[in-house]
Amino acid sequence: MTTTEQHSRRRGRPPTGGREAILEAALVVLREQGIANLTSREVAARAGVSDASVYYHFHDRAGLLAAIFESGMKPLLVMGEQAGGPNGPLDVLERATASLEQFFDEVLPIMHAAQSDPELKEAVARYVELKDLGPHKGVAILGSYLRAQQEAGVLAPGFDPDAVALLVIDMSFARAVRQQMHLAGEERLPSREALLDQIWRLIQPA
Amino acid sequence: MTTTEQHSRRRGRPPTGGREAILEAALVVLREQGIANLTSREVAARAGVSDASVYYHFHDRAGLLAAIFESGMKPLLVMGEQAGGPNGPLDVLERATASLEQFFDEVLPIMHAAQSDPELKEAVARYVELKDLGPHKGVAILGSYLRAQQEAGVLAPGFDPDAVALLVIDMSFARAVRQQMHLAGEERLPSREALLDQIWRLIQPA
DNA sequence: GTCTATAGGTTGATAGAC
DNA sequence: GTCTATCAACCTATAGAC
Repeated sequence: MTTTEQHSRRRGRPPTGGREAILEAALVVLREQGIANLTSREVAARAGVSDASVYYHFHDRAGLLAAIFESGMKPLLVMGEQAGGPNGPLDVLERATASLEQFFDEVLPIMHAAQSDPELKEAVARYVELKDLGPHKGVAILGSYLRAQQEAGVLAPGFDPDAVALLVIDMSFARAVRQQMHLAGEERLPSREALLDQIWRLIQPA
Repeated sequence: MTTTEQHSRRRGRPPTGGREAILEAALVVLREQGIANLTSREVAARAGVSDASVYYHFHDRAGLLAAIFESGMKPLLVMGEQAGGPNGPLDVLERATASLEQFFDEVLPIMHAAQSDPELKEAVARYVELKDLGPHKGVAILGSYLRAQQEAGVLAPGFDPDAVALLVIDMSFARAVRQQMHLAGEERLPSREALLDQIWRLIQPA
C-alpha cells in the first residue's frame, strides 16, 4: 500500500487519479445516458473534478471520445484465451457464446455511439484495422478450434468451421443487441439453448 | 394525376410538401451524418425550408425524432409478403436473407440513433411493443414457412424451424451491421453463401 | 404555411490563479 | 494538476410579419 490515504478527499481514490476517474465516469455516462448526453460537464461532475480537468487530460472532446473508445475496447484485446479448454465441444460452444454475449454487452454502447457520428465511425474503423481486431479475429479463434476438433474426428467432417464460427458469433451479437434494447416479446424467441442445439446438430458426429 | 405541376418551385415537388421534405431530409441527414449532427438547422437547410418550419410541423425536436423513427420503421410494416413464393426452400432462404439485409440496412441508422439517447431508446421499445413488431415477427413468418415445408416432407424432420429462422435473421442482422461499419477484413470472413450453406446442411432432407 | 429575427440555454474550449 | 471564471458558438424554441 503505497497510496497516501491521509486526507480522504473523495472516497478511497488516489489524489492524482483524475484521468482514470474521468475515463471511468465517461464510460458510465456513455452506457447510462448514451453519447447524446456525454458532455464534458456531465463527465466532470460524475468524476468529481472540474470541467477544465477534462480538457487538460484529453485536450478536446474528440480526444476524450477516442480515449473512451480505446479503453472500452480493451475487452476485445484480452479475448480468446479460454477457447482451448479441456472440455468437450458442446461445453466450449456454451462458454464461447456466454463470453461473446458479455463482451458485446460491454462494447455495444461504444459501437452505437460510434455509428451516431461519422468522425467517430471512421476512427473506430481505423482503430479496428490498426489493432487487427474485428470479427475475423473471433472467427479465426473459434473456427480453428472447431477445425481442430473436426480433423481429430471429434466433430462431423462435413461442416465449414469458419462459417459455423461466424454463425455463433453473429447469433451472440444479435442476442446482446436485443438484450440491450430490451424489446418486448423477447421471451417468445427461441432461447440460446435452442439456437445452440441447432448448431450442435450441425457439427455433431454421426 | 391530380397534383398541380404548373409552377415547378424546386423540382417536381408539390408546393406544400414541406412536411415530407423535412422528413426526407431528416432521414438523409440521419443516415449520412448520424444523430449527432441532426439539428433543426441542418435538416431545414437540406429540405430547403426555414428552421421555424421544422417546429411548425413537428412541434419540437422530440416530435421530429419520433416522426423520423416512425417513417424510417415503415419498411418493417410491409415486410413478410414474399415469404410464400412458389420457389424451393433454398431459393426462399436466399431471397429472405437478401431482403432482411436490405431491411436492416435501412433501419439500422435509426436503431443506432435510438441507442444513443435513453429517451429515444424507450420510445423505440414502446413503439415496437405497440405495433407488435420485433424479431419474433420475423421468426414467426420465416419459422412457419420452414415448419410447413418440414411437415410437407420437403425439408428434414429433425430441426427446430423457429430456431433456424432466428439464426438466419441474426446472421442477416450481423451482416448488415458489419456492412455499415465497413470494417477492414470483411473479405476475409465467410461469405453469405458459405453461411447459408451451413443452414442448408441443417435443414436439407436426408 | 413559411419566413426573419431573436430570446434563452447549453456546450466546447481557454485564460489565469493556486 | 486542478480550480474558477468566462467567451464564443451553437442549438432549441418562440414571436410576429407576410
